[in-house]
Amino acid sequence: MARQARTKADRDDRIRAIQAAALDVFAAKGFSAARLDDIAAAAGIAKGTIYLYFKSKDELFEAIVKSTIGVTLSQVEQAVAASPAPASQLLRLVGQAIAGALDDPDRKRVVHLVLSEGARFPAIADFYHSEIIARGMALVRAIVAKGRASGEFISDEPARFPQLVIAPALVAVMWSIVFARIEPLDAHALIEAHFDLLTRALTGSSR
Amino acid sequence: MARQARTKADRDDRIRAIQAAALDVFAAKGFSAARLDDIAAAAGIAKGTIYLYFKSKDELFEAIVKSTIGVTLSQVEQAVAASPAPASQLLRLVGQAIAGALDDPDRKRVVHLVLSEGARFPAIADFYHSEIIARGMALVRAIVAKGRASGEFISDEPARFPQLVIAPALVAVMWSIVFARIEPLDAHALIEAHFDLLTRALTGSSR
Amino acid sequence: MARQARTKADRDDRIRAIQAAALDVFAAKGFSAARLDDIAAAAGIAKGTIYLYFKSKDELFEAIVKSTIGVTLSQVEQAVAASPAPASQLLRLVGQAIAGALDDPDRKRVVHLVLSEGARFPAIADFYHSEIIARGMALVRAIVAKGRASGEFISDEPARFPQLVIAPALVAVMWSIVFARIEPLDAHALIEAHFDLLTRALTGSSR
Amino acid sequence: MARQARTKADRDDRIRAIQAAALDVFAAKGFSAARLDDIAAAAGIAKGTIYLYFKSKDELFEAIVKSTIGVTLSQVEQAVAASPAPASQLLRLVGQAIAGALDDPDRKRVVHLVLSEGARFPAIADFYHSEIIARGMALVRAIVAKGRASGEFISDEPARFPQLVIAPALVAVMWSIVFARIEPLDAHALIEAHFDLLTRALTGSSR
DNA sequence: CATGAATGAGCGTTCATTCAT
DNA sequence: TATGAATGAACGCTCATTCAT
Repeated sequence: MARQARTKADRDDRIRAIQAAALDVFAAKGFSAARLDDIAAAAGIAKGTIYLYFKSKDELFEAIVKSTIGVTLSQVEQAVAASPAPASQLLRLVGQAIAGALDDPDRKRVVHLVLSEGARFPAIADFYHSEIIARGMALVRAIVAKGRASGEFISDEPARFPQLVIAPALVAVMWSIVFARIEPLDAHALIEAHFDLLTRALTGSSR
Repeated sequence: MARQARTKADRDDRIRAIQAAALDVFAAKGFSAARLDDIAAAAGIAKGTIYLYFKSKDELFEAIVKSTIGVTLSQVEQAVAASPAPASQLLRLVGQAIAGALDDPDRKRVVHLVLSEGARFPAIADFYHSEIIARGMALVRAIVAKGRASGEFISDEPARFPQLVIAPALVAVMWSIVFARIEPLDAHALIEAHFDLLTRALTGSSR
Repeated sequence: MARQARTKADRDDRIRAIQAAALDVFAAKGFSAARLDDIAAAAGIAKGTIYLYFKSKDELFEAIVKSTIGVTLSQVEQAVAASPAPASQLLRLVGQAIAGALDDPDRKRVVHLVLSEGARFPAIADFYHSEIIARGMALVRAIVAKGRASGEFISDEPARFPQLVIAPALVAVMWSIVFARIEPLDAHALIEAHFDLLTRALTGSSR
Repeated sequence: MARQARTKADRDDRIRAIQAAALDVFAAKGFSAARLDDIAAAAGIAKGTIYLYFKSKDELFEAIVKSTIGVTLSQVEQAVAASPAPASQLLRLVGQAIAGALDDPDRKRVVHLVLSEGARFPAIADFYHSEIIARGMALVRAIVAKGRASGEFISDEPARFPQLVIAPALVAVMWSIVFARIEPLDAHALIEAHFDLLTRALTGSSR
């Protein structure tokens, strides 16, 4: 029998362990094909124990997504707000934050799961949209507005379509999960090349 | 009893009907949660009939992906090879082809399925990589080489990372399936904006 | 399309072909696990064609048993009735008839099927009992009665239990199907040894 | 919900209950036609529970055969080894052991199943041959050798074909399952008559 | 709190039988 | 008559969830 979780901290540890195991299994098999037996085994607990912490497989899945977001975004938001740097630098900062986040394999898995299963989990799509997408888009728009105001940026496509800024990061995630086996991809170099292009397009510089 | 498929043409019709129904169900539920009962019902046939045309659920899934590719790419390849237009126009041609292809909801669903389930279906990932990805990347590289040779392009990021060219299309697909309900996205405008940026970045023009 | 059976003789040929194929498959798989697809394939016809000649799988099975009995028994009955030989010779004659019959692999298979499946096919058990068992037992009893009347036999166990006379033949059948792979058995030698013993036991001879 | 099997003993009870139920159903329907639903119902448990104790229907079947052998044979082996009785008495001892064993309807069913399905279950045929057949044959041969050495036996057919000694027991089993409904058979009397004949044949006595 | 045995609805696949051609 | 496509009821096996211990 696994050690009992008596204190709040024990309880949180246990929840984290289950979620970590579940993320492994969900990422490997997809939500539907993932088996609670495997999750329990990976977490080193009995299957029934999962139900002491999560009402159902669905809820476990949603909890994973919600708790694997991390604090990255607010850090970037603050950095951008505080920085006197030119807008193109701020944009690159966002890019670096994303690239950095995606070095964490768990975050990659979560993004892949959200995009793969999100259509069947409205709660997850809603959550991800409001916590990540909408905030990221607002951030991009703020930076572009700043660049436009200062005359640094000669156009505003990324304000109308902030998705353009993070699109390569998405591609990097999906590629790493689906095609890396066939043809590896250097995500950092990809993202750097993207911001090089983006900067040139937005500032009109010819270098 | 559904009309019997006696001729080769009947047979192909039946196969198409099953695949169409299956694509609906796979797209709605994901591979694993899709039920053959539902596919049969959607196709208006009995469950056993599916097995007259496909050996297994897996094979049905793979057949769908392989047959939903269409001929789009070779048309574009020929157009690009034949055209005397500047490289930036050719790049935009590729973009329009992609945008056009994604107007077909079935193609969108297939792309989403490939990216969602590809990790569990090596055959599908391999097929998609060799038939679509690799060819698309070669096409982009050829265009960039032409643009570089003529002096039209001032850099070659998209030759090193052709993924950058199609990244927004991918985002459009995933967005339409996962987030469109929350916040619609004009895929054509997105892709147009992308190629505007890309053209400016590559040609160094300031317009 | 297989040639059509227009005449009565054609029809009988077709029936025989189906039964021969069915016996192969039933013997290999058992009644329940035998597939009509396999039988049809083995007979070189389409599955539906079987139903033109037999109402159901059950009926096909019963027909096989009923038609694979052959005429062996009545020949032996006549030979025994006509022969002036001593009873022990007649008994041995029965033994040789049995041994000869079991050289035909089809007869062996039928015996095995009757004993394996007979409990689930009362019609088959009834038929086999009345056509083979009861007649064989009557034959044995008649021979023993003759041997007793003439003073040749000193006891009448085989009259009370005619099963004792054919028991080794049965064992030979089951052995050849179940254990021959592991340890072969010479059925003819076995049966000869049996009748040697039997003769000695019944006649009291010490040779 | 059936009482949970927590201890090893509970577990063994449960296994025995499942095997007992399964033997009933296998014997009634044959392996292939037996349904796990029926077995579960007969055992008073849910279908899924069977799979907590057996990996598959095949394995359940093999387990039944392997565990229904019992210890009869080694008891007889010891009795024969220890006894100073004449060989004909020892042979009769073997006969009585067999007759006694077949008073147990479960053993009869298992023998019938082994002979009916053994050709499709090499593991079962192998097991049965090595655990029962080979040992029984060795036992018979040892007894005959003793009878020959002491001059008690005047011939050695049962050493060459030990199958002759147990053949009537086999017939009794098959008969009781296939034909008893039509014509009952006193297995004990049959076997006694057999050993009377056998003794007379082997010892040359005229009584 | 933790366990893991038990459940039973569900699913992919099969196959005897039917029927349109 | 012959075909083989179509059917749909099973069946073996799985697994999310429950619950006795």
